[in-house]
Amino acid sequence: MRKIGLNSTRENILQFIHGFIDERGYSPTVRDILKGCDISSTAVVQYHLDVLEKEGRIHRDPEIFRSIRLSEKKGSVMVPVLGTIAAGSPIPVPNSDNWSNQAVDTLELPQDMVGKKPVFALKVKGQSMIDALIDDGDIVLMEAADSAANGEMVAVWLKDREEVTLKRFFADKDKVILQPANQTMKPIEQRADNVEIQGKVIGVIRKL
Amino acid sequence: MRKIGLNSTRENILQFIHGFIDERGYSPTVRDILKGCDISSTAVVQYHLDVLEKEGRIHRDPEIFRSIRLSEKKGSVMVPVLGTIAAGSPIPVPNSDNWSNQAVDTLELPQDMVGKKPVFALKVKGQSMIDALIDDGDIVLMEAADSAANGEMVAVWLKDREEVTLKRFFADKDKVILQPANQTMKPIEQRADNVEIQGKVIGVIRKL
DNA sequence: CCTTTTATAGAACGAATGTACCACATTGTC
DNA sequence: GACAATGTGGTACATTCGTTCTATAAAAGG
Repeated sequence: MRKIGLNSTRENILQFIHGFIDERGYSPTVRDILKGCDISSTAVVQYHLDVLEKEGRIHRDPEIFRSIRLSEKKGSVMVPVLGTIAAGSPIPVPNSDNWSNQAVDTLELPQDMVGKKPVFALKVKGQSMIDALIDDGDIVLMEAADSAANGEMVAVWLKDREEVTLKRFFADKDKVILQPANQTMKPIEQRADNVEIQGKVIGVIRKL
Repeated sequence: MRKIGLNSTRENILQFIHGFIDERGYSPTVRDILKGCDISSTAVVQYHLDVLEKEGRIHRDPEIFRSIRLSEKKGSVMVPVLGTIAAGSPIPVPNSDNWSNQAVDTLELPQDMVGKKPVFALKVKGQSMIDALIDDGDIVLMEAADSAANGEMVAVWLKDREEVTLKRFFADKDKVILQPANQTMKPIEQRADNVEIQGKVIGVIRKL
């Protein structure tokens, strides 16, 4: 396994801060983070903290020790964006608790958008999901699942095509009908053992 | 020069810490408390913090800045002990929110001992309540009230005697019967307009 | 009264810590 | 490739801040 892409350290720092506060009840110092994240310079920590604050994900008071506060408001949930989804690339289904570790980004959402169950998000790459009215750059909110009720929007892995798409799901005997959200497009019929449900889509977010 | 009774500063400090954390999201320093409570030496603050920690009302980590944590556990309620009650001294009935300000002590109680309504406590001075089976040093848990149902234990102010006692309350037409908890003692009959209910007793705590 | 406990002051030491500055590596873009 | 944007290292300064020491006053106990 690897750490694809970009800024794992920054997410790591955020994760560490969260854990530190959870454990100790107060914020870590720059040097606490340094040790906790295996960074070898306070400047690096300072740099990432600056970015995190500029992004509004933490708050600090200048020259006040241990003044870092996470901006996870009460009634809000932080949803980890685990990576990107595109046709041809299987979704890296998360395993329980180390989600936020590998998250490349984080979303803050009001509680009512997510249920009680753990939720993750994926950024859509390319127009491959366009038939489900999902454009490039959109973010799909997902809930891990390996089955679905009829009519639910799911991310399915088509074994023969080696492709992932978002479709509305209908079971029909030993077959499965995948209906694009776009009505002008025809549904796809698949054998049940050819489709593998990756998760239920519980929301789509488009930032403009 | 000033300050009436005993240790209002210590309670004041605790109150200040609570407010500070509430406002800023992190603990105050010794010098924050110094300024916030009009104390003129860090040693004084240090002294009171030591006591508070020894009493288990706060937690600190040595040599770590802003590491004060309040030990108000979830599911517990902090009940202010407003003062002492003794025959002859009227109860200082609290007005809403500035209770904890004038509190001389604080009790931590499990939630089920108190209802949803605000509750305060009084320390009993002397044996004047002995006929209600309440000894010197006991603590009575009270809920502010100006009326009571028959059979409830209340703190009543007898106007003519200028005296406060704890008795079981029974209304009888325009008269009121005050029955000591101790059955061997005779009930007192009073005219209704002579008694003034200060609060209902909802519990007694005896520390041995 | 005298002694002990509790509370308040003032000052200072030294460690903890936010911050700034500089150099360098990596990556992305045109 | 060249240049900018981004991420990493190293170091050092100036405060911030916990802690300790000593002295004095006020209250409590006997």
